[in-house]
Amino acid sequence: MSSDTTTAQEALTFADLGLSPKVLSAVTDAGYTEPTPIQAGAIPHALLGKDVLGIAQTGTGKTASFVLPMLTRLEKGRARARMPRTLILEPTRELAAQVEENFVKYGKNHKLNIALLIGGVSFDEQDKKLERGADVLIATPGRLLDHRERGKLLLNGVEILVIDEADRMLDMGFIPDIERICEMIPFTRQTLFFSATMPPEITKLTEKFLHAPVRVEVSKAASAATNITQRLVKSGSKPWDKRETLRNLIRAEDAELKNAIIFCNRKIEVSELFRSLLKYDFDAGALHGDMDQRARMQMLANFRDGKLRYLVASDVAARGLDIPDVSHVFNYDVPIHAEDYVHRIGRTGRAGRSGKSFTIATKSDTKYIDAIERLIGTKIEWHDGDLSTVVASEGEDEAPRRGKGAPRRAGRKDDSKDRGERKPRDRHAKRSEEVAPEAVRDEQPVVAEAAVADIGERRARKESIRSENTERKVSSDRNEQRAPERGDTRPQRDNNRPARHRQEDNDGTVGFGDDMPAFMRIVAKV
DNA sequence: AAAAAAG
Repeated sequence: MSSDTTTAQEALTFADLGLSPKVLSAVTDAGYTEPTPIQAGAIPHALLGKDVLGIAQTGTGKTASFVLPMLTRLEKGRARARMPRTLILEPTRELAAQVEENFVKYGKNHKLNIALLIGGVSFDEQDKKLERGADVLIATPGRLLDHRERGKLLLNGVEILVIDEADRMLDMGFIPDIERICEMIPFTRQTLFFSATMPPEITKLTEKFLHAPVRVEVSKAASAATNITQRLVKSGSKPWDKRETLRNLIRAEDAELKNAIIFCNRKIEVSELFRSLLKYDFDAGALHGDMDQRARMQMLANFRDGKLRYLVASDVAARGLDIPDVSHVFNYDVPIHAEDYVHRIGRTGRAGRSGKSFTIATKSDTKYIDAIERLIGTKIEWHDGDLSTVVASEGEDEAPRRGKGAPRRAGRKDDSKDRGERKPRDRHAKRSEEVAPEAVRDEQPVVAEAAVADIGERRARKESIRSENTERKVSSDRNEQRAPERGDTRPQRDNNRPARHRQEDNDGTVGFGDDMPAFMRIVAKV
């Protein structure tokens, strides 16, 4: 008992917080006895009806810190049609769905009507639930406003308002929507406000919409046990180089790797990398915001349940999603904004476990790496030599490095306008090693049957895939135009929706300012 | 150089 920093406070149990018996029994059934710091700090105040400003990372038990007191307070009274009693705003659909799951789990002894209003699914069922009278309304801002404009929703009966992940809402340009929504709700309400960081815009928002809030800040305590080993991994800059680097990395980590999220910067890369990994027999799923909503949910569920070992994702998965026990995070791309790096690697090393993160870096990434290292205040160690030792491919043109004798294309200017055709470069890549996405899907079952034992066998199979692929080329090109299917990971929406108002950063604050999450201070010792 | 959220 030397460096043990445990204090008497931590002996606190849920029973000490003032929660109702119904809620307590559900918490006990879920296997919890001791509240996390944010729960211990926020729940008593929330139960007294006070406004709460919670500053906490995800993975700190933040969701239960508002769900549990809300359930207790909801035991008195009942909802009227189209007039929800409580409203929880979430930045993404997945987060909203996750909060709903928490209400179901901890509200199992209650008879509450819960309505989830998110985009990507039909209005009908949501309308019915509103009509029936919702005790708990969980929503993303767009769909909520949509319902309101259609006259299906009155917000003047809301007693408790929760704004979750406020800093992320800011990043996503939701703040004007949030302000609009706040103004629709009577000021007699109780407001519970959560944010991982407190940039100036968020502080302004709290000053405007919170009344004498109790401030609960827990980043330090909650992340004290966090331990993430971070490494940079050099790679050539071509897609096939990076994919190969990633595969080698994954194989090398195999023994320690329980499951991993692989982050890409772009949706199209998520889709392409996902198919490539499937082709190489990795047990992968994909997640990005333009996928069909059912596919999104399905992928996430499968990954959570351990049916998928790898999840290739855009930054939709970088924050907030509760995916316990991720052993590894791979950054297939260096994130352009340093804050995103912090959120991505924060998907591992949660709840006191150790985690590993690898960031694949190419020569053109150095300035982003510099920015990340500046933000986290540490140099990140190179996994296997830095970029000066990378096999040169920068000066080379697009000819595939291993595709022996692949003839150079005559007209290689890429004239294919984004959507219809794949780029010529991809066809080259396909010939050497990669495969057109459609063909990958087609042949996936064939590949899956074979046992994957050794590299030699892989090589052999790769050969057969390659030839199979050329045969299939004609038909897969024809398939290019086909309507998207369920489970299709290709981006499906056009990004030509009117751009929403974006909050501009104008005060010169970089990154987290003074509010750098504590877990960033615990980095791999170099 | 991106992603996310309304249809």
